[in-house]
Amino acid sequence: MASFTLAARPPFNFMSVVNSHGWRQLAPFTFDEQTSTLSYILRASNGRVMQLDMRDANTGVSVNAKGRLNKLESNEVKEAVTWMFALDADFSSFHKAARREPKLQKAIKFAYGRVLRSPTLFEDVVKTLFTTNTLWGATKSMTQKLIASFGDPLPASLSEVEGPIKKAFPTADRIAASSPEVLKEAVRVGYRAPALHELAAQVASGSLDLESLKTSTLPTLDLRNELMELNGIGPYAAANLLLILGRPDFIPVDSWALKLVSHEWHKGKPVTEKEVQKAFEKWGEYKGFAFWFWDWKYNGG
DNA sequence: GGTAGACCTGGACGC
DNA sequence: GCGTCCAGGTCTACC
Repeated sequence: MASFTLAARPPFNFMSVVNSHGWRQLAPFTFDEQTSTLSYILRASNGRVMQLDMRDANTGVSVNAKGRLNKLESNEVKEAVTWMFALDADFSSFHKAARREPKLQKAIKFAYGRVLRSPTLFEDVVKTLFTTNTLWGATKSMTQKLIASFGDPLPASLSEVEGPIKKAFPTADRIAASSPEVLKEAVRVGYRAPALHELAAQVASGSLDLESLKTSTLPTLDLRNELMELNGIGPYAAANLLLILGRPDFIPVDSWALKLVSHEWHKGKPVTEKEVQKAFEKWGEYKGFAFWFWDWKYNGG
């Protein structure tokens, strides 16, 4: 059993990251409520598939992986967990800006700012594509089917005896080697199939280096334009990905956002995207965070 | 710059 | 069990 703890830049709250959005419900993530353990099936660059069990270590994240890890694997696991939990990130300027806003006091109290990420931006772009123009249940289903169809399995000796076969998120190569027709039929991604296949093919061929965007120094507007160059990625999806990348300048306005703003300031009357933008205009470069971590009145009831 | 309509799936609903 | 309707962002064509 490989086991280690990774320290986070304070302030840090493990559960705030786990609950930052719905990603913990999407395979190959799972979350065990009883033990507050976030698990992820990781495929290392050498092809080895392993399960990472991540728990709160108070000032960071404790990580357990069954079996011995060589140096390369160990480094990749540390790099992946550091990225997934944004352990190095600094949100002090957002917390400072939020100090005088009653609706953002929880953001300070619970150290909001970190948004749970997948190890690769490729995986997060695919998952974000699966959130567009559909219901959450279908997003989960598309992700699960993609993994079941193309993911590498966790070795049986490392998996639970009774449980279903656990698999890692597929590589771009595996998806690219398929076809839009198969993706549509087997993964049930519908009209998104050509966009998904094109994305995977570009990443697999090296013509698109999505991972470099993780550390890009491009201005956020340029980064947004790059993301929106991708087929199927529009204003909502780009804003969602920018939040994941720690660039909170834009608000991911979907139908839920319209409901939240409608009930917060317009007595439930329908609002437009412009009104959502206007409501958070004063938050400038923190618009996305102010929106995402706002203490909303409306909870869907 | 704004708007209408098509894209596709799965769930809810009525019969 | 079957058919119909609806929710959900992006893209394109059109004004």
